[in-house]
Amino acid sequence: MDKGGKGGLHKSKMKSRRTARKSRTSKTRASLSEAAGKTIDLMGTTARYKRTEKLFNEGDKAAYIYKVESGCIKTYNRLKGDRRHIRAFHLPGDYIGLESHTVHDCIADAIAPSVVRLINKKQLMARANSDIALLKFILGVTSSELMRTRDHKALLLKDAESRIATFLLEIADRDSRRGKIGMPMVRQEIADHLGLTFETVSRILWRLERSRIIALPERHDVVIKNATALKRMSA
Amino acid sequence: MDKGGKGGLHKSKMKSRRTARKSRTSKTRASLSEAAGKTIDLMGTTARYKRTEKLFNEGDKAAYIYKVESGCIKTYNRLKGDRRHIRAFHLPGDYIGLESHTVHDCIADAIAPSVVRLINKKQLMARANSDIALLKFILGVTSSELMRTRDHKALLLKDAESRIATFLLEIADRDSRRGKIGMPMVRQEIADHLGLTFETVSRILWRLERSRIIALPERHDVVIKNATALKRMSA
DNA sequence: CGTGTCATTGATATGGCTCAAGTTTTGTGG
DNA sequence: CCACAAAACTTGAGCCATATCAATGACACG
Repeated sequence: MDKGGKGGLHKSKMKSRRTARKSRTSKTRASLSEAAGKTIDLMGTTARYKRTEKLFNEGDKAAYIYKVESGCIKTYNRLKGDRRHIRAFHLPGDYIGLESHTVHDCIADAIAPSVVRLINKKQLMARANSDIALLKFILGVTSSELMRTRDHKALLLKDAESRIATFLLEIADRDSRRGKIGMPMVRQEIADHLGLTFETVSRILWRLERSRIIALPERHDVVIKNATALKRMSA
Repeated sequence: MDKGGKGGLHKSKMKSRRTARKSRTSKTRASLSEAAGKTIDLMGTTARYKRTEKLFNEGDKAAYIYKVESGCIKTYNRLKGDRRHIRAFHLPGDYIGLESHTVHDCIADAIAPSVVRLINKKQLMARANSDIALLKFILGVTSSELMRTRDHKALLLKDAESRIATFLLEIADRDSRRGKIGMPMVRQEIADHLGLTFETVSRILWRLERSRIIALPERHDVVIKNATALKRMSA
């Protein structure tokens, strides 16, 4: 796993090219101040990351906050025995590292080719010191993140089937496309996110497919054929 | 379980008596703006709650934020099959409900006789609209809460022994008393907090006692006799 | 001093993990 | 574009940690 990206912190990979067109604001974010969001968007520069490339490592000084513009980023921690805990898969519109720390407390890798906006944290926080709207925006994002984390914690108390049903409904909800749902992460990553093994993930996905609740036309695509059943299982 | 407190929302139990003397500021909170904290403390009124009494129910309009001044409050959700998930045990100095919701997304009960400060949320938020220091304080508390929630999520990926070791170290860290650590919650509540059954909690506590790592002189007191061993197990 | 709650302890069941092949897909260099 | 290696995935069998079921013991309180 993780071949290549040894300790390679971002070199001089900044480009000022404006690549904001694909930015999709999620439902949760939509309720937050749009103006303050724009303030943030205008501040940074964008960078491209290849699959498996690191945005930052655990312990790195947290100099930037990151906004995903396209692709998918995972944030995770290493655990005992080459196990990992994936906190979240970040899709376009998501912010990473907005909660105040001086040092990153997790690792962030691109799991698909991604464009990310980097905003200087010191600069942003200085601005927030006199910009109430911006500060409220940051509070809003942090608050949403707290809720998401609570939901994910609750998920870890359910059985394997419920976890996967919940996960599928969540990615379906976040993916704009109708019909096929993009699932850019591999089985091992789903497992690390849900606190399961990849064998269990594989077995349960197969079980769901056999019972016609989902279809798996491609490794990275799911079709939800019976959302009602999935919702029932996820409870 | 939960005999008595049917749906009894707080009646007219406000008293303006100042009961702040026992308030203890935890380490995490200490780094946050003291002035803004005082602003909050001056705003509310205090109320007393008996053991098992409800502060609020899931679905209640979130009219107040709560600051624990003495005692211990649990916040939790009901799950399928009369199971519950206890989010946190709140000790003196902790804030409850500061993250913005219009409706409470959990239940809060006193697990020991407690004094709690109630601050009108609308009033507080109105004030925060023009008080940057207060807003930053709220962001700080929310941010700490996010970190705590992340830590607790990570805990749920460990095995039963690690969870209990981590839990014991955490309550030891939060309890000021030297030696004996107060553990006001019953076994079932520890289990509901750690995602275990009370039988497993009981068995593991006994195992730790047998191996001289802890002592359990009373049902609600623990003595940590070998913190090093506990720390090793908690990893 | 009896009744209910909480805790301890034992016996058994089981969901998901581990280990082990074998298969399919993806990526890479020629 | 093909061949080959590596990575990802599927499937099976057995096992283990923790849940579940069950019985008993110890307080605490009216």
